[in-house]
Amino acid sequence: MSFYETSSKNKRDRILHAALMLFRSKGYFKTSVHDIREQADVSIGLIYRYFKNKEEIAQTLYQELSEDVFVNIEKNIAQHTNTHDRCRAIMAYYAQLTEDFPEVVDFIFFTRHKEILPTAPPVCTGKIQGLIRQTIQEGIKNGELRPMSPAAAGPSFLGGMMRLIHLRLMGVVQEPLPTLLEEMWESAWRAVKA
Amino acid sequence: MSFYETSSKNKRDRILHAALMLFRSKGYFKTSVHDIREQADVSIGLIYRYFKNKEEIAQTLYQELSEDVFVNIEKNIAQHTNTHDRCRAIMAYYAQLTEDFPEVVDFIFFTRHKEILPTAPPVCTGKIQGLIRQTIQEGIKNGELRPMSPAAAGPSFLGGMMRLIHLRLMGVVQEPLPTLLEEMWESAWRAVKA
DNA sequence: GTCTATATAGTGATAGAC
DNA sequence: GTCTATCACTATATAGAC
Repeated sequence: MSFYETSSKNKRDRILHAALMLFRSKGYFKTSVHDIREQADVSIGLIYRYFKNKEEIAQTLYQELSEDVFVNIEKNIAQHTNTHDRCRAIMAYYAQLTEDFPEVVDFIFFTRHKEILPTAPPVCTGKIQGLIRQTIQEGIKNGELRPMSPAAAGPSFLGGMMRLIHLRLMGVVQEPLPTLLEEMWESAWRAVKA
Repeated sequence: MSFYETSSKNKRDRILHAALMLFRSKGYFKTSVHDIREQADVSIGLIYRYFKNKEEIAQTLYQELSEDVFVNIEKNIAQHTNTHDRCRAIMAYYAQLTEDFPEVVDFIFFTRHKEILPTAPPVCTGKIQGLIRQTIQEGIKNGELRPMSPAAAGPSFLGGMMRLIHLRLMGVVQEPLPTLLEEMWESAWRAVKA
C-alpha cells in the first residue's frame, strides 16, 4: 500500500501525502514548505530531515507514484494476451484511477515537470510511455492494428482518453470517467484497428 | 498582426512577447518580473505602469492569444460547409500553429491557468472549446458523425491531435506535426465518422 | 512615458535543543 | 526522530525623479 492510498501514521508518508494534495489543489509553486508542514502536521525541521529540499519532495513523489502506476499497467498487460484486451484494460485502469486518485493522475501525467525539476528532468512518464508504445507496436506487427508511424500510433489510440482525463481533472467534464469508458473505447478502437 | 508574430517597437507588446517567451522556456513561476524586464529591454517601472502585476501579464496574454486563435478557428469553420472539412481544417491549423508558434499553443492549451490565475480563472480555452463542441454537435445532428455523448465526442475527435501536440511541445515527438497530420486525421475520422 | 532606487514580505533552508 | 527559532535571500511591488 502506497502512501497515497492510506492515511499513514508514518510521518514521511504523511509529508508526501500532504505535498501531493497541496500540489493538486494549489500547484507546486504556490505550495510553500510551510503549507506542507501545516497540512502534514509535522515540523519544518522534520521535512528537511527526510528531504533535501522542496524539489526532492516532488521528485520522490514522481518516482514512487509513477513506479506504482507502471507496475499496475504491467499487471494489466500480463493478464491479457492481445493488444485489444491489453489497451482496453489500460484505459479502464486510467479511468478508475482518475476517479479514485485524481491527484496522482494529475501529478504524473499533467504536471509540468520540466519547470519543477530543473535538474535531470525525467522524460515525462518515460517508463510508462515506453511500455504502452511497445504494446501498441506489437499490435501493429501482429496485424491487430493497422500500420501507423510510431509517433502517431500512441496518440491515436490513447490520446482521446488522455484528453478526456485532462478535461475531467480541470473540472470541465462532470461525468465520472467509467461512465464514458465504453464510448471512448469504441472511438479508440475504431481509430487504430486493422 | 499580433505581438507574437512580429518584433514590435511598441514597448507594451515587447513586454508581452518577452513574457510569453520566458513562460514557455522557464515557466511562469520561475520567470521573475526582472527576467521579463531584461528580455524586453525596458525598466521595471514601465512594466508596472502597463500591468498591475505579473498575474495581469499572464491574463492579458491569455486573452489576446486565445482571442486570436478563436478568430482563426472561426475563419476555418466559415470557409467550409461540413463538419468533415471544418475539423480537418482546424487540425491542420493546430499542427501548423504548433510549429510556427509553439509558445502560443503551449500557453493557451497546456498551461495550468488555475494555478497562475487564482482570481476568476477562465475556463481553460472556454470560447475555443465551445466553438469546436458546437461544430461537432452539428456533425452528429446532420448524420456526418455517429451519435456520441457531448463529453466523449470532442476528445474522441481531436484528443489524439491534442495529445500529439502535447508530446511535441515536451520534446518527445521529433517529427514536425504537418508530417503526421494525414495519419492523425485518418485516425480521428475513423473514430467518429457515422 | 520612462527610469532608478528602495521597501516589504514571504519562502526556502539551517542551527541547535531535546 | 522531532521540535522551535531564526537566517538569508529573492522577488514583487512602490515611490518618486526626469
